[in-house]
Amino acid sequence: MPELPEVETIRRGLEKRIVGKTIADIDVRFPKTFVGSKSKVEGSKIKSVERRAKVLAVKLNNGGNLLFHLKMTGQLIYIDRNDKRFAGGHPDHNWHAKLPNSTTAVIFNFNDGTHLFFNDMRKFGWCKVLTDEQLNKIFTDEYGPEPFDKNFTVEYLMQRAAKIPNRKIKQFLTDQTIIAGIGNIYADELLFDARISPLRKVSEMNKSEWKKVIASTIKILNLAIKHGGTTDSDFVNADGEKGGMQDYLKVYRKSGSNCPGDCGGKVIRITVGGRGTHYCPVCQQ
DNA sequence: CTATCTGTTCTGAC
DNA sequence: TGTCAGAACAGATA
Repeated sequence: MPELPEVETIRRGLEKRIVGKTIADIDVRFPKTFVGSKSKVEGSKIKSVERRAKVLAVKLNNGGNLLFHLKMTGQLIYIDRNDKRFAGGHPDHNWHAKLPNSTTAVIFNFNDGTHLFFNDMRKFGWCKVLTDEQLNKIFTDEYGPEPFDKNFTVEYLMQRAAKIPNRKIKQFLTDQTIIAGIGNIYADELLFDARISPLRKVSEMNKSEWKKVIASTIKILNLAIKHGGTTDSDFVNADGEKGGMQDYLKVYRKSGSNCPGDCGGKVIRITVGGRGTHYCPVCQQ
């Protein structure tokens, strides 16, 4: 489920809460969700929580790492000794309910009596135990530049686009090997912001349009991070503090409504690369 | 009831 | 090699 802004929001929340803690033991409820040996993790201390693309890496003081991908329905829920919770990921009501529940895949028990629950209804998500070397290789080989990285340039995008000229821009932008962290929601939103049709072939983009794509990507992702991501996918305590980006979405899941750009058109929904895609065919060309 | 949707990504067929 | 359907799975929605 979560894209870059949501994963970043979860990262920041977890960082504040679990860095410095020692993992006493791990309870694996869904074996397919936990890949690797838990004995390589138990007893080690958490050094940092990092993000690359849509994955979270928990770095340990013994040279090991826990790499998480929440996919569509994963949740991470931290619970302190007073049952105060911080949760991120797929929004549903069992955040506030008793844990573990039927969707709980893995439980990390810390030696101070606090816990981290990894829930996943559809079981697409995973947590892998990796060495530093394995982690670095995945981060280097499997993902393109982060949108906030200096290597995310017009020259880079044009060079990648030249090899796949017929690819539609929406599919291009959501390809993690090209750019890290953009998913369905933010691809639609940034293309609206740039006023470019999701159906445009990358070979038919000019330099100033690529510039607009970069500017809109950074603008939209920053806005989403500022608001804590889309949906009520994150909260810090029982009182709320939920993600608020859903109030700022302009086209995603808005089919039928008037174009927010006041061009007189209406937002429609089509399918691009098998994904629901929302845009205004009048002002996005 | 059926059909179709869902924020992800990987695999295998053509 | 590029493109597409389908799979992994469990719901919610119309």
